[in-house]
Amino acid sequence: MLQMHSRKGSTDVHEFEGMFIGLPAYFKVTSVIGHVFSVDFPAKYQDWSATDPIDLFQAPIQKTEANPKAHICRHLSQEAHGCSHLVLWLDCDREGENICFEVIQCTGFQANDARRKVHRARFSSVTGKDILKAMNCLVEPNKCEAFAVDARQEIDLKVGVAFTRFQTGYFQGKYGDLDSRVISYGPCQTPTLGFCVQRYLQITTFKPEKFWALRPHIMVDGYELQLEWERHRLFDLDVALMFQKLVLQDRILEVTDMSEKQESKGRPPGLNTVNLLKIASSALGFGPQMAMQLAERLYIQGFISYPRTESTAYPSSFDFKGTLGALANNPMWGDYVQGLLSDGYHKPQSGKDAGDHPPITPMRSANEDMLERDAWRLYQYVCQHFLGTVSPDCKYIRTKVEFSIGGEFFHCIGLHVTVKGFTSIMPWLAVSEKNLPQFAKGDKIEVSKVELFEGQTAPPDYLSESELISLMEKNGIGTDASISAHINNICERNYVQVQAGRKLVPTALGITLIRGYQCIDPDLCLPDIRGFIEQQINLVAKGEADHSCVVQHVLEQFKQKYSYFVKQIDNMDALFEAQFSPLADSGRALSKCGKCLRYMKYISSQPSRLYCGTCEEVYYLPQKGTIKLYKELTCPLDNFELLIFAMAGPEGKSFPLCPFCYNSPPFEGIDTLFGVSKTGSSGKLGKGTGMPCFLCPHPTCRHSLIAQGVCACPECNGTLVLDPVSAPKWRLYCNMCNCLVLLPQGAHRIATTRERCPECDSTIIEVDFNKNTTPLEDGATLHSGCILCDDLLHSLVEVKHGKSFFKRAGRWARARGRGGHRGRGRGIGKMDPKMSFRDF
DNA sequence: GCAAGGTC
Repeated sequence: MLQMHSRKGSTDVHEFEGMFIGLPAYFKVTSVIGHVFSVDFPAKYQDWSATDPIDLFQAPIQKTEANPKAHICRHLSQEAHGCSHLVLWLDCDREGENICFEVIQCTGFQANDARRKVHRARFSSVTGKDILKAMNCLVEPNKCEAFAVDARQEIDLKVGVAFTRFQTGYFQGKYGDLDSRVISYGPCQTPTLGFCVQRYLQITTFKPEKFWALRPHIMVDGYELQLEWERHRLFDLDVALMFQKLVLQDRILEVTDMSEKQESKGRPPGLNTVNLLKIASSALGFGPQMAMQLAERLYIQGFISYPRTESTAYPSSFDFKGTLGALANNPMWGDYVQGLLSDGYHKPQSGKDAGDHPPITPMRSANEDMLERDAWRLYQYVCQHFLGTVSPDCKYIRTKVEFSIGGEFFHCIGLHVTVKGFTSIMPWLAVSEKNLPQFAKGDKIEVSKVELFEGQTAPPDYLSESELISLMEKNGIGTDASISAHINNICERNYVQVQAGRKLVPTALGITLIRGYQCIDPDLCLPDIRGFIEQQINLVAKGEADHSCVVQHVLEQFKQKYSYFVKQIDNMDALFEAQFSPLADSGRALSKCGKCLRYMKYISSQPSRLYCGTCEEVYYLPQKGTIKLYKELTCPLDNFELLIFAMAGPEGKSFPLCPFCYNSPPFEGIDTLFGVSKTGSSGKLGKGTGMPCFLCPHPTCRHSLIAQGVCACPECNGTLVLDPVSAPKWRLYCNMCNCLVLLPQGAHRIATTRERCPECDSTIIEVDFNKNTTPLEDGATLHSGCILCDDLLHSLVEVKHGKSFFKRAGRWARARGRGGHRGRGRGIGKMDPKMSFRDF
């Protein structure tokens, strides 16, 4: 029904009977989980090193299921089977409209099919009244709005990924202490960072100035009162001194005017997500990510309404009485609520109606013991805010008394609250009472002291998270649902750090990036960049421009910006050079390079990698773990010294790897054919599953694994590894003596066992044949045999017929029969280019 | 490994 998730975390189906367009009907109701599809590049463009980022601007894109494990598409297709009408109840915003068409696609409904009709329900809150109203005014889904989202997705993807890949490659390949795995760029995250850096630059370039202010003091009714100067402050000491002198010479103040004004402070409008996040950050100390998590949980538990909304206006159908009634017995606010119910609550201030969801309100009463501490604090705020919105405004009287002395004018202000209104439930917003003594026009009072206050202008503080959220909202950066994600993003990429008081302090990396954009193309980090994209796709949404024309037009502009950026990167690099250390000066010597045989340096800062200063090559390593030299062994494929990687955590698994193979896997496209794992049942080398024994040929796994002595060469006891030369003809190869061992072709899985061959004491391996790939007789599935003793294939085939090696009563026995045992090392030969191998 | 947008 909605793009919201049901409580159980599954897309349940509810079924019932009722009336639809005047006829009895059988209804089925189900849901999706946000977008069904997400957009990405085809596999061909996924390899960073093989794709020039500029090609991404013209690359095709494809939609794949956003959450393949949830099988939403299949679910929708199955449930839609046999249905004659499809009613779409997704959020009434642009993204919701786009999801409508994703659902249409999955269900197989056609837009213009008279027999299977598609309807769109427009509603902004889930109340019986609104739902019935929407059901009676069904419309068609808006293709233009959905196309606008398609356009945004394509532009965001291409621009973001192209810049990110280029920057990452360029700077990570040069500096050793950037401390971020990815140097990302995005039309939302980069302007967000831009705001933080802009404030930082204001602070660092700030020049403090001295100023002076006259502050006369008077004694009235035994109290000392300090008066404010009409000139506020002056930046010239001599002039300030002159005024001080004039005032001191006069010594007598005269009350020139008194005024009283009734003023009021309005109750707040309804609470939307952005305001909730701001309060959570500034008053409760929760970051946006955490605030959203807490709010989501409160929503799932039924304590508050849907927490992702832009609207601050309540729908006209909102049931205030019911909501107040739900809180009437609350131990914290029960009395206040009952007061509102009996004295009459106020209609809330009119706010912004974005047409999405009602403001965030309490749905159910809770007390402190029912919730965790942080959840309670957030819930408490939601309740207080809601009660504030239906409370009277705060009213107060503001008194201003004006004085003159020596030709200069001064004043003081008094405040007296007459109606506390909503501030009694939101006390932190209260107007503070300030009493003044009685004055009368024409009163003459002697000054007790005329202070010349010396102050200094101060820079603003770092941008607070709450200020940043305001700036993002004002500039249309992100949505209610994504603002927290963008802030989190720039923290995770190590561009900013959250410091005390939730202030965002940019790091050297964040500052250098923004300064770099500023000197090449300031547009890249200005908030207008998002505005530009929004403005362009608005044309699509309104049906004023063609979707693909707009996409092409915008991408063409960004492509030009990209080319210019690449051309000018030296200017940005000059800033990096001044701030960061080149790879050659980073890290400590760890292992030897297989090309130049000199030590490479291990750079531990993110992303951890090895750098060979002689070859000027970078070899990335697996992240988030520790890396050590592995027994001083070298990889037989490329002579690089092997390393052992241990994943983080006390029980972190470890595996050996070759830094060269890890970066350029020696095999390609054979993952479905051949994977090695001691315990894994899938036959593929799962990350962290089982104990791998041979080089992993999986091109995406990239774990170059080497035999751990379990397959020893019978000639010299060296380690056997998969031979790369002969791929796809699988052979084992000994790096010590160049022995070759033939392996059966078409194996689906090869794994070592704990068994030893009774003939030669070598490790027995198990070979798993997939029926579809095996060249052997039909029905051959799993066989075991010694790879060293005899012709392996014979063993394998004949195991099936019980003729060769076979397992009997748990031990291996030598087979009798055709061929028999042909001596140790048959099937092993010296590495010889002319050597012909048996064709399995 | 990359964007931003849904949502858990």
